Amino acid sequence: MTSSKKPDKYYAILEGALKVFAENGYHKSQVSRIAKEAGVADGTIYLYFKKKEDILTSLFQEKLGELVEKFTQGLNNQMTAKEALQKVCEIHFSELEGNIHLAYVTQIELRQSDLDLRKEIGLALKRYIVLIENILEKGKRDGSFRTDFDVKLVRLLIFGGMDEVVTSWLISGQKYSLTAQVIPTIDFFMKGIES
Amino acid sequence: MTSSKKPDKYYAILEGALKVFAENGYHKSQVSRIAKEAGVADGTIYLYFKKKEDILTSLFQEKLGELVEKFTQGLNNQMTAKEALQKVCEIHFSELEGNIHLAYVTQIELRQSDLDLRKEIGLALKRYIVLIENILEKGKRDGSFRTDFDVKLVRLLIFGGMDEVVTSWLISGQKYSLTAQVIPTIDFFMKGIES
Amino acid sequence: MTSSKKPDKYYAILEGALKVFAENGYHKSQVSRIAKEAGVADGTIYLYFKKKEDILTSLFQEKLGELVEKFTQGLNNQMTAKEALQKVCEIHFSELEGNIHLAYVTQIELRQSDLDLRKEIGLALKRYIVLIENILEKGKRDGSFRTDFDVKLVRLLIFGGMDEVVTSWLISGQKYSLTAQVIPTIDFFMKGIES
Amino acid sequence: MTSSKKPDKYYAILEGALKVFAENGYHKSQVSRIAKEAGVADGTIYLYFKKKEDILTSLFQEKLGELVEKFTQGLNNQMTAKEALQKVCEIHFSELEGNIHLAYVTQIELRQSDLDLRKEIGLALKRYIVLIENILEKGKRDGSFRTDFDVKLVRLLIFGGMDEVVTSWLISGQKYSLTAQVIPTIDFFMKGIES
DNA sequence: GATGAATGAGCTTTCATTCAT
DNA sequence: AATGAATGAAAGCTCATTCAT
Repeated sequence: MTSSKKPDKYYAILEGALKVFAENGYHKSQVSRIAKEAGVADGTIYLYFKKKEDILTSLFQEKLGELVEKFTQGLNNQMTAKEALQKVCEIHFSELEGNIHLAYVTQIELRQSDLDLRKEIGLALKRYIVLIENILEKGKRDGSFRTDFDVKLVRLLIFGGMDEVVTSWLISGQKYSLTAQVIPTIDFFMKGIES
Repeated sequence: MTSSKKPDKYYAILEGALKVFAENGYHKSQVSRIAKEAGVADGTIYLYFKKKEDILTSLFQEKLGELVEKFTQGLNNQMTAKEALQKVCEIHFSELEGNIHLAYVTQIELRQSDLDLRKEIGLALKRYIVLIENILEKGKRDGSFRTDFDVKLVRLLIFGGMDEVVTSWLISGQKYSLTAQVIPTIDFFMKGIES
Repeated sequence: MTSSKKPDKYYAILEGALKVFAENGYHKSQVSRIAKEAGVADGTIYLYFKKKEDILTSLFQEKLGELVEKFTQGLNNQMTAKEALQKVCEIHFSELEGNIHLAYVTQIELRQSDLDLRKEIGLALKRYIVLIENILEKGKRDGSFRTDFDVKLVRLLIFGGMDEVVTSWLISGQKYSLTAQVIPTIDFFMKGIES
Repeated sequence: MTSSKKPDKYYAILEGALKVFAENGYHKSQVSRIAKEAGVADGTIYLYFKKKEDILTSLFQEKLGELVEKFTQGLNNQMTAKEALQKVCEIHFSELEGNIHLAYVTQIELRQSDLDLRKEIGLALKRYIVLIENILEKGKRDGSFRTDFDVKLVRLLIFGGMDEVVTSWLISGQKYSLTAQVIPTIDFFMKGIES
């Protein structure tokens, strides 16, 4: 049972792009390099993607889709809001730690885009953001979270914090365990730093 | 008594670049456009900068230097750690809110760089990061902050959170006040979300 | 049955380059001029040649190859050494007299190159030089030539002499017949000037 | 008693150019490099030379003038024609062997010029060529040389032969003694190769 | 659908030359 | 006369995209 509606070459190109982008960065990656990596002709790329930039955005949307699916699978209603938040952070960190190419692309290459692309990315991230919002609101409702914070602001602070931790780990050369940061990160989100 | 050692044209080019980068993004900005904006000949750029990328990094370092100076001026030892942290957030948000070109360049264009450049940027950011670290450590010492959190992790979470808030505000089209987010942001950093 | 392994465009570009180089000189010939002359796009040049200089060296090697083939066809073992030498001079002079573009490129443009390129050219000339050496050695063996001269020196003196005669004829504006110089030239090589 | 009518800087620039041209070749030598080598400002060059090419031709003419003077000094009427020819070859080889920078410029860089410049060089070489012609004619008159050769052709063959020997020695990396070639060279010119 | 040769617009960078001081 | 900062034209080369096969 396969759920993929797109032809194999579509995914082959995306996987090639993932590798090439991760190695060279978006702007330094030639379409012909991606084609070679994917085992197709240069022209074939343009049967599946309108322009080079489309490869980048499609890559992101596919990968994000996979991630969101993993988040959805990883969460369930029995969990407390805190547990859910921790699960989200766990998946976020471990998925990127386990797929270094993907980490490069999401943390570095995907930022190499102009404002329009950034907006599109923001749109694609929406589902993930909403997921965090839902957790925050659930926590508010069941009394495990404070009720006097702005959900939209805090979801940015939480996402931004995690994002920075991943980027910093990546740039440092992955010298330490990223997943080991899950517990202290959630601890900060829950209690802050005030004594 | 002027502290600027560099010739006027150096700064003219940087200002031109700031505007052009903000409008078009780094990769879509031609050197000749920057030259025209700065009121110099194309070749003149190369008397002051080795290559195009150098304009971007120099721009960043100059602007960051100005910011750090503003942080330094804005802080004093009478402040509590919390007040200092709030001041940092205030300056961070208000400076970028007050200089939309700079905001574009720092939040969008500067990310358009490969890993090596990102490392260089990380290095330049060090002074700002250290400033946040110092505040955290001061808070730990004087008892106003908890002592059981990792300074290096929390500084990333704080910086990343603020950074994401700025980027989100920018991408949204600056539809709301960025400085209005200072108090709730600091509130989150201090108390977290746990009830 | 065609012996040419290279695509037509390869030769079209070389012929275009031959014309453009002869008219303007190597350094004053733009790649785009050559492309137009060859009836291809600028970029096509770079599918067949790595860089501009490669066009010059390839041109030289192709043309020299043709020349050497003509030398080989023109010579046979029945000839005396003197007849062979005369034949070489005849072909050398007549080929260049009959192809003024080629003459310009070999005598003028090809010298417009730095030491490294000159070495490469020297290497390519090797086959021609060897051919002269073989004639000299044959003459020594069969007794028609003296045996007390240095083959390697004399081949330089002979080649240099012919080369200078061609260049001089070219610079003078081809006001006289180059092939008419064959007999007196060979006469000098054979007998010298001593009475 | 100084015979130089030109200011010191004129010669300083020429000496700088000699060094820089020899090291990098004409086309790869920047005017600013020559200025620095000569210890003058870039603009100063243009007080003494109209354009870059003028430096090359002036250099050649000055140096050739010195050479011709040396030839004139080295020759005297007591010499036989053969002795004179040998002296010319001796000076030609030894001067270039003793001044490697000059050798590079005359044998390699000076050839890097278009047809117009080549004509000008030919004109400047005239005095040297005439000198060889005079020797040939003297030999014809006094009976030491044959009378049935064309002076204009033979002077080319002699000059071209010597020139090629020098270039070959230079390109080979000066691995052997150039002056050691004087005797066998003259021997070839006098007797040819016929047994 | 697939190919890959061909295209040609586009841009950074160099450097000979100028000219205000 | 001397300077050297400034100029800006010029061109080699790349590479995303097309299209005939």
